Amino acid sequence: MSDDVKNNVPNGMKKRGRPRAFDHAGALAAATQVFWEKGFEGASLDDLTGAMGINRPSLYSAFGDKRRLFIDALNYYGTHEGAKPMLAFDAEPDITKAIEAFLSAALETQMGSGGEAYGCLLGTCAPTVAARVEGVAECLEDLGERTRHGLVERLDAEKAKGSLPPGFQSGHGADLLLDMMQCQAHRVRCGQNPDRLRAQIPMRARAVLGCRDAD
Amino acid sequence: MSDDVKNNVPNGMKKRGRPRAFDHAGALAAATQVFWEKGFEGASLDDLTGAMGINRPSLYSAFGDKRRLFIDALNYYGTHEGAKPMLAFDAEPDITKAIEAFLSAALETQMGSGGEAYGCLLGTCAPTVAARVEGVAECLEDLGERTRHGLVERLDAEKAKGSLPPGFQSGHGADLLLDMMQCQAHRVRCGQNPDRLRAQIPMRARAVLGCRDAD
DNA sequence: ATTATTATTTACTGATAGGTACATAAGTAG
DNA sequence: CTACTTATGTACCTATCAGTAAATAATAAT
Repeated sequence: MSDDVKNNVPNGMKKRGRPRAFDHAGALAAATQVFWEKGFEGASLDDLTGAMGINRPSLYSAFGDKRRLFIDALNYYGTHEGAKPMLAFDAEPDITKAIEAFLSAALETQMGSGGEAYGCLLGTCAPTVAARVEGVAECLEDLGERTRHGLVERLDAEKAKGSLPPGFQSGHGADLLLDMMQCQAHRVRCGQNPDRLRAQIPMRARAVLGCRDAD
Repeated sequence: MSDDVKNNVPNGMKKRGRPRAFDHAGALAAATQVFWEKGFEGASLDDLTGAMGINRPSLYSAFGDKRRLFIDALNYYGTHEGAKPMLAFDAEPDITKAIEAFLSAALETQMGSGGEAYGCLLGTCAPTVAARVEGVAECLEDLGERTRHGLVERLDAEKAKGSLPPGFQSGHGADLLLDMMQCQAHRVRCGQNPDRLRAQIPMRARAVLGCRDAD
């Protein structure tokens, strides 16, 4: 048996064959960016391979095909950029501020790191093809439900704590908050000035907190 | 120069040349439906001409090209299906019921006439290409602003009438209502059960009515 | 060193995309 | 009638689409 020391894998099974020359996660991040900007049909294989820095056969062997790469990109987005609002929400102990932080973080993400203003991959690009590209609707449902669950849990806990009224409807509040995030993305992608959105966040947070039983 | 007799027809103006063999508005309606279902890039010329019942040269001579046809379709949608929520809003004298009627009419439209559930052409398909297809962003801005203006006017009138509190912020309320319509479209297109959306309408109407100054 | 396995590169495939040339048909104008 | 104008149908254009075959390169196993 040959010396495994040079591969830093003493006993384990080192992969056979030629090693991959590109970073899988990095390539996926680049593809996600392209889909975010151009949508599923608008992103060509040349756009994708160009941004990912790989050739077509590498893309196909690593990701399957365009459809599966798109699904991977949705999940990648959902666990990176798309997860930031939830992180901001969890980090804020005051529920009102948490909701505002959720919307603020969403807006920052939607504006991109350099003013690109692509909105939300999950909110705009994916739904356009949800009914025609297999797996997209399920993926959206899954990612949305996950965030919703986190919101509902927190809202219920606040209710138990007494910082929200007993008649507060956590499910409706969570839905409304998710919708408000989605709407920001829509407006941002349509070119609306983010300052206007930013200014409305406190009022919208109050609208979410007003989700209680009718009297 | 020849006299006006050339273009002056005794009994009504008749166009010269072979008359058009298809209905312009009907063809545009068919194209709108295709774009609504498939988006801009997802709708091929074959899809479009097939649904419109015409050949390519007829499409190009009547509508210019795919891009201009898409813009025409956005405006057509905005003044037909897309105008229904506003009509329902205007027809209802009670402001609370008007807001609920607005959202209900939007939901019906988004569900299509036969359960297609394409959401909203303006809310989902158009924004995907807003930054890349010339004229789309302007068209969206224009159509949105028109609806918003109608909402704000009514809300201001209600405020003057006393059926809304003096601190009510009509602009924010209108924005929130438009956003809620857009969110319904998003959820519908993603395959969500419309009954759940229908059930939330009263609560959301109350959220809109709660857009007043903070205390 | 030889073999097996996997990744990369180049070049290519058939299909389809959006758009158009051209001949013909159908009307008006004189 | 002939001339002119506009629309239609067929057939075609070039560019690009998503996807792949085949040769080569780089690693591990023997």
